[in-house]
Amino acid sequence: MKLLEHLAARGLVKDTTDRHALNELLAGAPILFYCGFDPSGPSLHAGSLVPLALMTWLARAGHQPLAVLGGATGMVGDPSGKSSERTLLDADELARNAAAVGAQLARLLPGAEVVDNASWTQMRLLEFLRDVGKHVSVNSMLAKESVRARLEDREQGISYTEFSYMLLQAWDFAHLARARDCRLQVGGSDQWGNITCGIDLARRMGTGAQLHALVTPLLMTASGEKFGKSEAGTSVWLDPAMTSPYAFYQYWLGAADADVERFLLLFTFISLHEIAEVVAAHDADRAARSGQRRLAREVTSWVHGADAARGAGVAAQVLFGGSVDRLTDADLAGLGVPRSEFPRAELAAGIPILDLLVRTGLADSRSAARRLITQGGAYVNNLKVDDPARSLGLADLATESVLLLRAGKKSFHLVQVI
RNA sequence: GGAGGGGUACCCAAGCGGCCAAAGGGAGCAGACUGUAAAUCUGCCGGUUCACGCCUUCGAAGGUUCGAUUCCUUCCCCCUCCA
Repeated sequence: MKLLEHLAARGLVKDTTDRHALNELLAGAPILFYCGFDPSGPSLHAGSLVPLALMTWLARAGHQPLAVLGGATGMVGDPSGKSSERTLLDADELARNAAAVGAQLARLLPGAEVVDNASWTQMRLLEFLRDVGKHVSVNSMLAKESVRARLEDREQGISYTEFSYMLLQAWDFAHLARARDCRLQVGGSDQWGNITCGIDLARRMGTGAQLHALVTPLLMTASGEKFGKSEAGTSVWLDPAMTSPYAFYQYWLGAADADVERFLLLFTFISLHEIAEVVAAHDADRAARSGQRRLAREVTSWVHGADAARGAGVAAQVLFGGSVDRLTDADLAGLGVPRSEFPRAELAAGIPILDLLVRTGLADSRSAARRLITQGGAYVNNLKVDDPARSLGLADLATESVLLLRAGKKSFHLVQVI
């Protein structure tokens, strides 16, 4: 099976430029290919795993991955897929984000080179207008979906700044093609216009070799919700400090049956053959959710390591097991569940449960904590708490030094006494 | 520069002198059901308080009034049309 066919079979290919030519390119000598990553947030999120998986497959086939951090383009903001003008981030925040995201990329893409496009985008305005702008017609820019959508939306409009974004990314590709002989850019399908703009620019600038685009589908869950995006709802981050490995594992474990096969194909590196088996087993007994379990284990292992995946899997058993009577500290170690430390003396003196819920982040305010208890959603060591005035003390420890706090069905927090 | 429309809680969107912490919808949270699913149903959904209440909030700052999200002034921002 050709590489491109395999990727398509896994659902990673939404569209490409000339497929025959790209097939030949990928079948030949190793090439350098790149994907841009937006440092608009402090961490990559679950959705970022799609291009990361794609890059990993290409790298396994011998090609050299290049991850480009948008330190420069992030200053401007990509209008693609955005319905409204974005708030500009200040340079400091951008630099912090870029550093954090860069570290994640280096870890998730072993062997990949990570660069920041700020390193080559310090052009002078006049040069930019002459050397880049001259080659791009506004007519073609206006025709791009990302721009057209904003022009048609009378409520929003688009600023000149965001309108210019496309040129910056196009310049990235053209620059990398010329300086590094980079031949392929991959990304989400919302990047199609930006990528093809880069291909056109490179050709007009006389870069030589034909460049290619390969974009992945925009991911939705079976219920039609956005996947892992930060626009609405909670995001699933790859940074363990932002989304605990346990919560990450739980996210995948909660996948809808209808999404299991698709997610296994997209987010794991299990062979097509084996996935078919896993899915067949899953369909035979959906209530067992063996498919989700495998999915959660594989993806958590990829992102947070095998140990964290194992811990999260154990956590699911331990925490949902009901009674915590016979647990020990050792059982609760390494589960990837959020944990806070409190001095032993403080717990000995008694901590009101309302305060504890707030301080562990399980509730946003004392009012919210009170509501949680009133509605019957608060648990200490898996036993329901019904008195908002209750204080917790050393007697409430479930193990030698840990107390298990829970909000709702699946938000756990370990209170560790030190 | 001119004319008109608009800025309300996480988002959309009512309200247009007191009954407004602010209708409705979405999102979110909790509960029931269940497979830690989907769909559905119920409750909650600024802070603080056991509660009465009190505090902060309707673009910003002033003002009128016993009392303003609602009226007036100035300012900032967004959209449309004209030049």
